[in-house]
Amino acid sequence: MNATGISNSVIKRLPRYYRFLGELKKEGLTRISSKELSNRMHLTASQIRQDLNCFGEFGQQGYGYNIELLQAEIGRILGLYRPQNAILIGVGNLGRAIAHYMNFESKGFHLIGMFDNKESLVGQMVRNIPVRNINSLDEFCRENLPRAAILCIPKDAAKEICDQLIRLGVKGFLNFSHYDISLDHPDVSVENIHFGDSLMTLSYNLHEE
Amino acid sequence: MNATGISNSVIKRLPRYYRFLGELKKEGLTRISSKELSNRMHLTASQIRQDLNCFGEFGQQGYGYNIELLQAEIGRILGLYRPQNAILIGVGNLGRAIAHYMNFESKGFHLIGMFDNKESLVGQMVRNIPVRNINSLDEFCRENLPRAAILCIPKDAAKEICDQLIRLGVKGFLNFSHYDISLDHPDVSVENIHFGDSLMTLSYNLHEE
DNA sequence: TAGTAATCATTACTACTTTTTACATTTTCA
DNA sequence: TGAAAATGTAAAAAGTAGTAATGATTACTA
Repeated sequence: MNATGISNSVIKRLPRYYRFLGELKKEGLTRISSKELSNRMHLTASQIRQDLNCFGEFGQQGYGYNIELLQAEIGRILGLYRPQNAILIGVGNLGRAIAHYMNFESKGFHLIGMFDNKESLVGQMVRNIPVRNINSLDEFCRENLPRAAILCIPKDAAKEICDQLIRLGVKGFLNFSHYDISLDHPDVSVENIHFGDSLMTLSYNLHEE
Repeated sequence: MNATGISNSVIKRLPRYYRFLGELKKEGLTRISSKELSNRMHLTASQIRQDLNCFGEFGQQGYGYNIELLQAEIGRILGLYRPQNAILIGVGNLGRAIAHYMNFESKGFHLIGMFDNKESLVGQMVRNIPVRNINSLDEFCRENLPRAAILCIPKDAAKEICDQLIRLGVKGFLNFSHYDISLDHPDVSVENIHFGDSLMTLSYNLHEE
């Protein structure tokens, strides 16, 4: 359960609903029932109805859901139509890949700055955004007030940068480092992505004993 | 709960234990109590004891746990010391970054091949591994029997490749695509990593209403 | 060497979360 | 107009996870 009173498992399913509805739209469909959607998504129909019902009544008895409208509603719930400024810290292999690969705009964010401490990277352009020296982070944040940060830096660097960013008003992190963010900052949201841990978990599930 | 009868939440915590113990070792410590570890990891002591107890008796009353031994045990449980062959499919921005960035060896895997369908990439060397044409996937797999695959390809390509790999005996996937793998292959393990979904979830938690 | 403190292993319990079931109600459509 | 289809929602059921408590063992110290 989180601040909004809606359980996290529901929230985590929303992006998937959003994606599926996008595909249905592409297929040219205009309406769908919870039952039909449940078949496609491998969920139960009642779970879908209950999930959606957390946010309002988007369907119509006897008819089902209007795909376009429902997708728009979910997009709105997720906050995708009010993009928030984000910065990316650490333009190494991973950071650069994320910057190139990720479509921030369609996911509720607007990438406005990138930072690194490596002189050879500073000044390079990635997606028309210059890489700035990490020294200028304070100044940049005070001027541009980014609300989220994507951390692609090693654990040791993360602690300091993190505290700094929180002081500067950053409220959300997409965290690729292994540093545990915000344990005493209840108003800060974090999404952790730890490849390494996922690989180890896969190893566990895979190795025979 | 999974095949081994141990709940997934426990398994998911193991890599973190493993990391923390590695750091304690670096600090030169040799032993630690569940209480002390619980402080550092922000868990309860009793949860730590219970987690470890799923796999055996690694501690000693009045003493605590031997850090080196415990880490080795967890490494063994995770299967890190019997690396399994893995291949990477899709050498775009993300795939290349993963290949460069990830230390497979320390996480239970051995990267033996990379594949793409883009002619301009084929033949390039990444970490001393040549990028192969996706056409040669069948042949390569029959010869080298990879056990895991890292999928860094778009959803549309994923379905076909996935079926092919499962036919060829691949049992584990680290899946960055949005394709739902293995819904009817109970012996296949999947770890999904969906940046996009994580970003949207972050957007939800961040945007004010 | 004996007593106290520390600490683990394990059981039992409590609380929570998630999912499913069921059904009344509404709408569609032939 | 009436049967079929579909939703919204409350209540029940199932499942899961985390915490506390206790007994046994070991370490440490005077």
